[in-house]
Amino acid sequence: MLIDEAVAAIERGGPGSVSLRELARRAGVSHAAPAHHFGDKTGLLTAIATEGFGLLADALADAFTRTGSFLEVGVAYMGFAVRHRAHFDVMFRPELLRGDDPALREARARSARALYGPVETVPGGAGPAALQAGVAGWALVHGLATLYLEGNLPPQLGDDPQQIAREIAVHLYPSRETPAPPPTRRRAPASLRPHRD
Amino acid sequence: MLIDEAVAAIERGGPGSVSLRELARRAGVSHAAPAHHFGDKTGLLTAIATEGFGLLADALADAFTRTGSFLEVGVAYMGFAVRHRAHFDVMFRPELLRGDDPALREARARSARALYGPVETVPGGAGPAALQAGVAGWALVHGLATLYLEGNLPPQLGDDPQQIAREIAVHLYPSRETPAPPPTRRRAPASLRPHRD
DNA sequence: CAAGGGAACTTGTCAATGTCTAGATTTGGA
DNA sequence: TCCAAATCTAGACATTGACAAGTTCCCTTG
Repeated sequence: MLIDEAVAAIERGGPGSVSLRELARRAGVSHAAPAHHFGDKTGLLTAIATEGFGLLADALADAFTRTGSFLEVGVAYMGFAVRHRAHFDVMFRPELLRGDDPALREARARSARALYGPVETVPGGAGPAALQAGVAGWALVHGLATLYLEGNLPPQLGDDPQQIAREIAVHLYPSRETPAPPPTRRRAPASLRPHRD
Repeated sequence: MLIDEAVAAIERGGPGSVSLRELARRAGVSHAAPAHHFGDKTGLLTAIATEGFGLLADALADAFTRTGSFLEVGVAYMGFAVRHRAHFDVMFRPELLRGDDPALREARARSARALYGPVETVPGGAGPAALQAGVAGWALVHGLATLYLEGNLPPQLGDDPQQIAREIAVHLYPSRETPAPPPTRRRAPASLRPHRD
């Protein structure tokens, strides 16, 4: 599909490196065919972001139902960012997206529910303090993911992004959860390591 | 100066919206003059990022010598991101920069020292735990800044970015520091509120 | 079965941009 | 004064996003 080609291109060189004409060339269609489907380059990126928010919502919800752990939701956030780097690179860049697209809004809302939902399950998880706690967790893991993808984390942390997320995110509320201690620092599979820049 | 025009353009429409020819037009010079100075569009953005890392290092060091508070360094980080949004938008985008530029590397290192330095002043601030603590703080405030700039934070948090940073960042190590309680939630000056997207 | 309407796509075109090359002009120091 | 480097100009080229108009094909509807 066209979106998959675009995702692959973004994975290689970032959102700026995707060209509608290049995509058309690869797909063997005329230079204006992509624009016909998505209306616009912005439309194409919006479709990718929408897909990304859907995948993210799934990953977060799955992590919570599987482990019941707030911390593991954060770990899943990091896992998503690394596994779907192209989507992640586009999702939080408003100037590249059509922000009022209904599908995008809905996917984003779904992913926000999957993120904030777990916070509200803990006792007293409705007041402003709980909101702040949720934002703190989100900001921590979001920042960690972007810094990791850009290669800005100190190498002493190792190269397994999910383990990094576990070890760092536990500094929020250290009393509430204890990190699963890694039996031995294992090397992450190559598919989870950054390769760009 | 050319850089200032470029910064203004980025402030309006993001790094993608800056055009060497448009800058030349505004400066009243020929269309190829900017490229002559910076060699490249990448070179121009690299110069901006270098300037940004210098400003950031200054802001962080100043905050720490002024308050001695680790938390206030984070607040200063947020303040920098909002006040120098254009710089911030470029600094952490490796695909737009010439990563091996010596000036850039040095400015980045200086700003890293300003960020990690305060961590090492606390007792026992040398081991891997201190490194993790520093990364946690950085990730939290970095994620918070990017989310704020993109308009992704829930509006209930108010619209004073620095106060938001204080209230959220204190969730790290709540025992070690207590936030300066705001006498009354004041409205941030317009210059500190996001306006793009 | 025929008409028609719309979706998918093509072809052609335009303005804009980044980059390259070659030349001109200015400037500062030996 | 002279020369060389820095600064800038002018022109050209390939590429891109966007737009407009036309074409082909299929599915529905009368």
